[in-house]
Amino acid sequence: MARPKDENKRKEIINSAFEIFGKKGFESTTIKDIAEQANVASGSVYNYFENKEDLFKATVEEGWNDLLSEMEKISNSNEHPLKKFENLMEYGFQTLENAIPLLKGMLFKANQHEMLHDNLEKFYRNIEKLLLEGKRVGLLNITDDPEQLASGIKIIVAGVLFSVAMAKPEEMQDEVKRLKKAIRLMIEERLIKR
Amino acid sequence: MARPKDENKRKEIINSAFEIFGKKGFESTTIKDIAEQANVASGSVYNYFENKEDLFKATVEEGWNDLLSEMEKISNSNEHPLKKFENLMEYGFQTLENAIPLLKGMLFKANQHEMLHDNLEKFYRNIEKLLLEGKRVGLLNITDDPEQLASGIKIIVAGVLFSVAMAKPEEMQDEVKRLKKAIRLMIEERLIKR
Amino acid sequence: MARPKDENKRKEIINSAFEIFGKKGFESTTIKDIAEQANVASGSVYNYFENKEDLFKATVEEGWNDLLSEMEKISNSNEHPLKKFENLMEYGFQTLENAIPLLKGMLFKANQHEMLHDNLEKFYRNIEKLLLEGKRVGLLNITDDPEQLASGIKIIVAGVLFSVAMAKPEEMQDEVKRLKKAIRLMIEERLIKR
Amino acid sequence: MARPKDENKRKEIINSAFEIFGKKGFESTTIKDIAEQANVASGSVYNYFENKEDLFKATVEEGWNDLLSEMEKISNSNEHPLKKFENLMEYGFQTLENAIPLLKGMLFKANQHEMLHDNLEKFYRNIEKLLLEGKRVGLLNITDDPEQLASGIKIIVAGVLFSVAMAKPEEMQDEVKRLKKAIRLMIEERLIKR
DNA sequence: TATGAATGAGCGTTCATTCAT
DNA sequence: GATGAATGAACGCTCATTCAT
Repeated sequence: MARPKDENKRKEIINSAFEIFGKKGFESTTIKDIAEQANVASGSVYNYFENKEDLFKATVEEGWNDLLSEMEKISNSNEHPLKKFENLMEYGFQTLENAIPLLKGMLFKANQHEMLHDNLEKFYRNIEKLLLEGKRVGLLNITDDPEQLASGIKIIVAGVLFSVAMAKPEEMQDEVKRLKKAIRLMIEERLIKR
Repeated sequence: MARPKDENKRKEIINSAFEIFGKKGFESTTIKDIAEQANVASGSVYNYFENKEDLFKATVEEGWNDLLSEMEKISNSNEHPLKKFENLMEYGFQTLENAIPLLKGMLFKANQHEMLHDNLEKFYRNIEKLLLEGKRVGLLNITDDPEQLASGIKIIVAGVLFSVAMAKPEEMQDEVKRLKKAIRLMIEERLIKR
Repeated sequence: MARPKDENKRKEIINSAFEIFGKKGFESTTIKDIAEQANVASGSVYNYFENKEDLFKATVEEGWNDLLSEMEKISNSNEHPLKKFENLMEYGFQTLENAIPLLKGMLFKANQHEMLHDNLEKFYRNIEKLLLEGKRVGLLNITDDPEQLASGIKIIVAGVLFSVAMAKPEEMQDEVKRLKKAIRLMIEERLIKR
Repeated sequence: MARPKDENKRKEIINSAFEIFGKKGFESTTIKDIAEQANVASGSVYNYFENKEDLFKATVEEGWNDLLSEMEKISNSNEHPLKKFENLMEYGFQTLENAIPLLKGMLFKANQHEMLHDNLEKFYRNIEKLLLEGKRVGLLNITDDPEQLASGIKIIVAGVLFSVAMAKPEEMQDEVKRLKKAIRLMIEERLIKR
C-alpha cells in the first residue's frame, strides 16, 4: 500500500556508491555524496543498507558478481578457444575501467581483503581454464608445471589490472591499446603453428 | 617556513607516518597516532609539515627516493648484469613489504596520482635499463620493439607489485618465493646460451 | 480531526505506548517501537494522534484516569472504612508497578509537570478523604490541622511511590511487603481502641 | 607548556551538566547545550569526559559525594543531637533544590539505578544513625524493630525528596516550609519529655 | 484509512588545525 | 621550538514526520 521499496533506487544507490567509492575510497566517501548522486535523501540509504560498511560490501559484491558471471558466460560459450580469449579480453578491458575502482576500494579495507583475494583467485582461475583448454586442443604451448602456470597468469593478469588502475585518465585509451597489444603478442608467442 | 633545525625529529615523524599511513591509509590515520609513535606532541608535527596532506606527500616522496636511489646504486655497480638483476630482485622484494603500503596509500589521493605514476615509471625504466644492458652484452634475447619491451616490463613488474600487495600476510613468504621463482624462469627463458 | 472510528486500534496503540514509554522513557521510545508492538504501521499512529507528544499525553492521561477512577470506586463503596483502606492499598500497590513508569515518564516533560502535579493531588485527596472518614466515624486518631494532615499524607504516599519506583526489580516483592507492613503499622498507631 | 588542563573548566562543565541534565533529563540534553552553558566548544567536553554517559556519571557522582560528605560532617559534629538534626534538615532542604535534578536524572538510566539505589541507602543510613543516637541518649522514643525503623525512615525521607521534586517551582518555597514543619512535628511527637 | 518508503534535521563524536602557555 | 587544550566543521546514523500509493 505504501510506496513499494524501489529496486531501481537500490540499484541507483549501488551505482552511485560504486562510482564514488571507486573515485575517493571508503573513508573519503560520505553517505551524503552517494545519496546526492543517487538523487536520494541521505537517510534513504539506510532503507536499503544497514550502514556504510554494508553498502560498501554490497557494492563490491555486486561488481564482482557481474564481472565473474560474465566471464563465466564467455568461457562456457561454444566458440573457438582463441575467439573466446579475444572476447574475454575485450570484455575484460571494457569493464576494467569501471571495475578498477572496486579493486582500489578494497585495498584498504582489511576485512575485505579476503573477499578481494578470493575474487581475484576466481578471476585468475577463469583465465587459466581458458589457457588450459587452448593447450588441450593443441593450440597453445604452455608449461606443464601447474604452479608455474598459476604464477605466470597471476603476474600478468595482476599486472594488467594494476597498470590500468595506475593509468592517468587521459592516457587510459592509449594504455589499454598498448596492454592489449602486449597480451596478444604473449599469446602469439605461445601459439603452436601447424 | 625554513626547514627546522631538528632533522632527527623530522625523520622520526616521517618514519612514524610511513608506518601508520601504510597500515591504516591516509584517512584513517590521525596526526595524533603519528605524533605519539614519534614521541612528539601532535602540535609539533605542524612545526615540520604544513598539514596532514603535506606530511603524507613528504613521507611518500622520501620512501620513493630511498627505493629508487638504492635501485640506481645497484644498477650502476660494476657487477655482472645477471648478478645485478639478482641483487635488484632481492632488494626489491625485501623492501616491497614495506613499500607496498605506500602504493596503496597513494591510490586514492587523486592529487598524488601523478607522483605515483611518475615514480612507477622511474621504477620501470630502471628495470628496463638493466635488461637492455643484458641484451647489449649478449646475455638476453629481448625484443627490439621498445614499446613492446616497455609494456612487457610494466605488466610483469606491476603484476609482481600487485600480487605482493594482495597476498595475505600469512602467505606472504610463500607468495614471494613463488613470484621470485616465476621471474627467474622468465629470465632464463630469455637467456642466450653460448 | 475527529476521533477515528477504530477505537480498538487506538487503545492498542495507547497500551503499547504505556508499556514502552514506561520501560524506556519518552525520548528513548520510538514511534516504530510502539507501532510494531501495536501491530500497526508507524504512519498509522499519526491517524490517531497528532504527534509523539500528543500520544504521550494521551497515554498518561488514560493511565491516571484509570487509576483515579478505580480509587474513587473503592472509596465510594459501602465497605467498612478500614476495609476500604485495605482495598485501596491492595489495589494501589498492585497497580503501582505498572503505574510507576508513568510517574517517571512525566518527570522530565516540563509541560507535563502540571498534569502530574494535579493528578498526584487528586491521588492524595483520595487518601485524605478516606482518612477523614475514618476519623469521622471514630476509628482514627488524626490531627485536626488540615495542613498538617495534608503534609503527612503527601510525605507518606509520595514516599511509598518513590520507594517502589526505586526498588530493584528483584527486590520489588520484598520491598512492597515491607512498605505495606509499615503503612499498616502507621494506621494501627492511630487506631482508636474501644 | 601548553595551556594546562583547567580544573575550573571541568567543574564548569560539570555544573552546567548538573543543571541541564536535571532540567531536561539525559536523553533530551545535548552536549552542545552543556558546552554552550559552560562557555566551551562542544568538542572540549571530550577533553574532560569520555562521552555523554561518562559525563553524566561524573556529574551524578560528584553531586552525591558533595551531599553525602556534607551530611557526614554534620552527623559527626559535636553538637547536640537535636541540633544536628536541625542542621541536617536545614542543609538537606537547602541543597535539595539543587540535588533533586540528580534524582530525576538518574531515574531513567537503568545502568545508573544501582548507583542511585546505593546512594539513597547511604542517605537513609545517615538519618538513621542520627535518630538512633537520639534514642541512645534518651531523647527520642523510637521503635526497637530495626526493619520498622528503616521502612519508616525510607518512606518519610523518600516522601520528602519526591515531594520537593514534584513541587512547581513557584510553590517551592511554600512547599519546603510545609515539609519542614511536618518533619519537625514528627520529631516532636517522638520527643521524650523530662 | 493504512502503509512504510522517503525525508532531513539534529544528534554524539572525531580530529585537523590553532594558539596560549 | 614544543606542548596539548581548545576549537568547530563534518561525519555516520537515527527517527519523527510526511506523503505517494
